Amino acid sequence: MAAAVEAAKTKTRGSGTQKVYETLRHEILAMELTPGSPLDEVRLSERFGMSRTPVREALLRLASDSLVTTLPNRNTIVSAINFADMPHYFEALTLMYRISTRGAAARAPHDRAMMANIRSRQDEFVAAVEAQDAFAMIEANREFHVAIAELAGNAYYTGFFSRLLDEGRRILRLYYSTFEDQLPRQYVNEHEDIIAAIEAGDTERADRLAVAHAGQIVRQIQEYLAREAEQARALSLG
Amino acid sequence: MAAAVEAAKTKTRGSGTQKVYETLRHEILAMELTPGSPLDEVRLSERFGMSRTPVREALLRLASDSLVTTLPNRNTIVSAINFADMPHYFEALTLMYRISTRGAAARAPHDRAMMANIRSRQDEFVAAVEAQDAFAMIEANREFHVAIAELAGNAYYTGFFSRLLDEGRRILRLYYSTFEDQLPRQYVNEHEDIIAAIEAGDTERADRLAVAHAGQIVRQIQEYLAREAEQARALSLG
DNA sequence: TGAACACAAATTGTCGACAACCAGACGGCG
DNA sequence: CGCCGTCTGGTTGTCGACAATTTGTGTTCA
Repeated sequence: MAAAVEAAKTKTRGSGTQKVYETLRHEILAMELTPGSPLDEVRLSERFGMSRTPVREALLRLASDSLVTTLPNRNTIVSAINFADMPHYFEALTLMYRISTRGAAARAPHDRAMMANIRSRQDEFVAAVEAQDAFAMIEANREFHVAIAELAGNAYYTGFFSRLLDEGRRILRLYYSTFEDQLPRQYVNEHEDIIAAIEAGDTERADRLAVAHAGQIVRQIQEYLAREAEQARALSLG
Repeated sequence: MAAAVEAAKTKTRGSGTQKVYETLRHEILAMELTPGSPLDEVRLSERFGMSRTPVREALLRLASDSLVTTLPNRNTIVSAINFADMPHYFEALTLMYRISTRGAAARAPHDRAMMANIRSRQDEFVAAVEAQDAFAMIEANREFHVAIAELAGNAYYTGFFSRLLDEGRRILRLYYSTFEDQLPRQYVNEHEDIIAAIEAGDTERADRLAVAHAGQIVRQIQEYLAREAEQARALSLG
């Protein structure tokens, strides 16, 4: 306890909220805090060695990201994963894959600097795959696609896309945890193809690859969900 | 001052933040608070007759809507209107017009109840036009298109679209204020055509009308901005 | 005259405390 | 036995005060 307080002492002024926000966000996205878990303000303030105020502000930010749900005058809980809206999610995700990849291909010839950024994100993804680190894979995958969106250059699309990718991280986390060993090298290859198409400025090919890539992911996750549902039903029938 | 306190007394518990949030949001969107205006926490708390805490939480929510910008350890100001990104904004807006209108046309035959909602929003828009109330027009226009997006049924699209429409409200406010008398009856007619296409379930026609409607608005605003820029330059050369 | 330093005013970030409110337990009544 | 009201424990919403930080001003020195 005293150590935590002293460690916090070194932190600069405005970073109390930031620290709590990032930590909780990480724990929620990594599914260390399962959906429905109660988040008690006083317990969190004790854990982080600070007052309730910065904790409260962090929870507000998480609520605006819809990562937690605030029950008025009661506690706040980790938001549930919305399985019912999954088809709509996939639809929106696919659209943003296409928009960002097309846009990036159109602008690649004019901005080589950002291509390097995309490539390094892909390198991180490859490293995560080789290290068999599911969380790092998801993180790098997100950064890879956000980098493509940033090259496309439309901040409104980038913001929406980022939000979508974050919302999907928990599902991906569930899904990735099912094949820790059987590595998704196919995603690596598809990423490489997308990079090549963007670099060549071939918008049509980039678009087709984005559709294929999105379809691939959507299919995998849907099959995973179907398996889960089947398993749950088998269990309930005992 | 005392009257304000007594009026606040009647309010229920959790509504302090809500009240500040809604009031400031309205004033910012109506351009009563011009971009760059400083928002002082203590002055706001005096004005609303409450402590700094609920004011602070309201400002946090406004910041996550990117309606205000928080300068760390300094004050927070009303966010500037991003004229540089305007083309990207129009691009995203046009896309969402199309997506939502198409989606609504596809689902209209299966959900007649929501058609009534769209129609009543249009009625409100007509009423606002006849009353020559610019703010009400913008509000009703937003609700009209959000209702269409809700009929389309994809919550992810609806959320993004709502946000876009809100971000554009201040520009529309500037633009609408230039023709308080010369009423945009054309928008009313275009809305009617869109309703008809949706009701008929004709996705292709709905899409074409959405493109035309978006193009119309974008063109009007761009011409307005060009006029403004020209005027500003003439003045500076004065 | 100009720059650098120190000081002062104002604003935010954080804290601990109190009151309102909800959930659940307990007991009384029909 | 079941339903309703009360009470209690615990959590949040709000408050006023303090401390840290920044901006701007004024002063001093080269």
